[in-house]
Amino acid sequence: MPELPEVETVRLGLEKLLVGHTILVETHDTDKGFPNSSSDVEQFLVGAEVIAVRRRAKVLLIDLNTSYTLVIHLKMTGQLVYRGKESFGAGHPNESLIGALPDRSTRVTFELDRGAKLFFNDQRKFGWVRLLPTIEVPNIDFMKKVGPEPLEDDFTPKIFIERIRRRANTSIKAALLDQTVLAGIGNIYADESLWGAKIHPATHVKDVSDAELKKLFTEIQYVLRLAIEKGGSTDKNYVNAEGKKGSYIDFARVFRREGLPCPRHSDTLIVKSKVAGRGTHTCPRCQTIVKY
DNA sequence: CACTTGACCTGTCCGC
DNA sequence: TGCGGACAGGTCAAGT
Repeated sequence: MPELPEVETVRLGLEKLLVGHTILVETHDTDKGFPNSSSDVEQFLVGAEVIAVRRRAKVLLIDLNTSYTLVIHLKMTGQLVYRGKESFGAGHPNESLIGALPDRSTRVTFELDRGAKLFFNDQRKFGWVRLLPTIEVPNIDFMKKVGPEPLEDDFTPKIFIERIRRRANTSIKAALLDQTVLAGIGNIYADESLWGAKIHPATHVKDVSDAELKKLFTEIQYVLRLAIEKGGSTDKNYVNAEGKKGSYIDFARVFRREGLPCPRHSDTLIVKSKVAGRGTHTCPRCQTIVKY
């Protein structure tokens, strides 16, 4: 659920809300979600000021003025929600949308100056928070092997095609989900971009032409940019830094639209199947498996 | 090495 | 109504 557009939406919100705040207290329910030693927390987190909020792939990076960084992965059901005086005000237009926090999914609470708080919620407990020296962030295993950012200027169709061809004998969907090929695509945007490029997700990479991959590159960028513009996709859990849902799902062409008409063919219904071990949505008319 | 599957978790939904 | 099982899907470890 949190894929690149969702994490980027959280980042944009936290950049506005969190930078300049000082972290006063940190509490967490178990060490699983936040396994750092308490001495590190006391020394490099408590009293630290947030100076920047970055993103790499689906990972959030909250930089502190102690040269340490909070590294956060939301996985499937993670949320990072900020609550300040501006969030609570009586009569606030979004007051009714904002549930009371902490709730039973809250794993980590950061108490900030000016009466604000930051909550890390995670229903399924797959997500995690780590405190690392900023300079070591690029050296963690995930960062060393993760592929290029799909929306950066230096990511070109040529680079995309070269990298994805390394996965010649797997399905194109499995290759898109492989974070070492490119960063940030998950189940929603894999299905959406493959529909856009009219490629069936089960097609082996070796059976997809360069022209089709080039089209897929364009569709990936289009879908990711549109999703960021819409504040991401909320299927169930995802909310942004203010606790609000994203609206991309209202614009989705295939994802979670099984039984509904394909936007290209009003007489053909979207079907759901399983590809690369994931629920997969396709139009049986415009997406067919072709072998050369 | 390339590739696939299972584990990690909890809440929800579906069929009996 | 209650209950068991399938399902949701990001990443890593273990398996083929």
